Amino acid sequence: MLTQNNTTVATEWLDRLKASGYRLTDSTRAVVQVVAENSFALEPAQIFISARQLSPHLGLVTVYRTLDKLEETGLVQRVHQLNGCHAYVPAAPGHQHLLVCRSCSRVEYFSGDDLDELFGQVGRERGFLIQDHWLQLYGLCSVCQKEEAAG
Amino acid sequence: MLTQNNTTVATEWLDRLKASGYRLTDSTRAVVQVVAENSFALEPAQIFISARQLSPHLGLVTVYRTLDKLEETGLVQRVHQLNGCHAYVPAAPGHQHLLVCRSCSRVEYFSGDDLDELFGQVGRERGFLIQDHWLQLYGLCSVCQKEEAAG
DNA sequence: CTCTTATTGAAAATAATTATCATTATCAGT
DNA sequence: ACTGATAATGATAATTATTTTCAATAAGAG
Repeated sequence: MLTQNNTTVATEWLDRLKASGYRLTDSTRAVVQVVAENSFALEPAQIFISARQLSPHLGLVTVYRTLDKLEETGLVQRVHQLNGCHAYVPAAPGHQHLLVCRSCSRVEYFSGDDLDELFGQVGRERGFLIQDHWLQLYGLCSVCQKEEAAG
Repeated sequence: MLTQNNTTVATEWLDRLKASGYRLTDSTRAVVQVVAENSFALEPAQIFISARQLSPHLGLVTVYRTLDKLEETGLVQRVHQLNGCHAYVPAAPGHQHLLVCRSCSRVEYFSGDDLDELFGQVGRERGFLIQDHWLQLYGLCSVCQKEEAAG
């Protein structure tokens, strides 16, 4: 019953989950539907509220479990914010970084390919072997800038 | 009784706290002593264990409260790690970024002054007003690289 | 030395996440 | 389609992390 509403991204995610050996259920489909088609950083409780409208018997526990699977499969990633680090967004394709709106938590992606070399250099200077990096920009998206100027 | 052991950094922190209107107590001094003189990312529970050796009646609640004050005053900052974002290190002077060892959680600092312009550019392209950014590099420090090669 | 009031620690309350477990439902192999 | 092994589910309980409450203490200005 969720099937007809599935858009391309959500069905892709479901295929990926299935390919990873997970079974697909209505609960899974509801959570995927909510997170995959979304450009805001969402916390488990928010996802729960939205997804339960698509699958009324859904439990919060299943949201946590599904997020684990999605993270495991590389389909979502955590967003680190000032008020905590428990929100999720669709994982950036390739190695991209996040732009997060402080007001509405909208997320956009950008690539910083040219940064890798710089970071490696920084590591070498300090005897560190750099394995990964983590970069986020915070600010106001265009929508919230207008709101702020108006209100 | 903690006074004789205080090194320069810790006393500086205490002065800063006092200047901000906070009263200084043995509990405060113990927490400051532990965190200020340290180059590893420490969680509240770890700080509690160490600091209680300096001030035996110290309660865990006071560690949380002191960390809040220290963060408020800009003396410590949070470290975001894969397993959570509840560890603290001395705040980087100026606007610096962190290099975190994944094995021992040792932290070093580096400045990326030249990055600000790049980030502003990224924001402009997407209509974002960039207000802040957050960058951490993860890897292995020199000590842990050797250990790994040996073990 | 005194007084005001910030700070403390113990205990309780809250919030967030994880484990337990009997039941249900997916889907591979007929 | 049918069946069986077993992954997934949701309710409940347990655990962990953090915050609140509150009476007692102690810092530090005057």
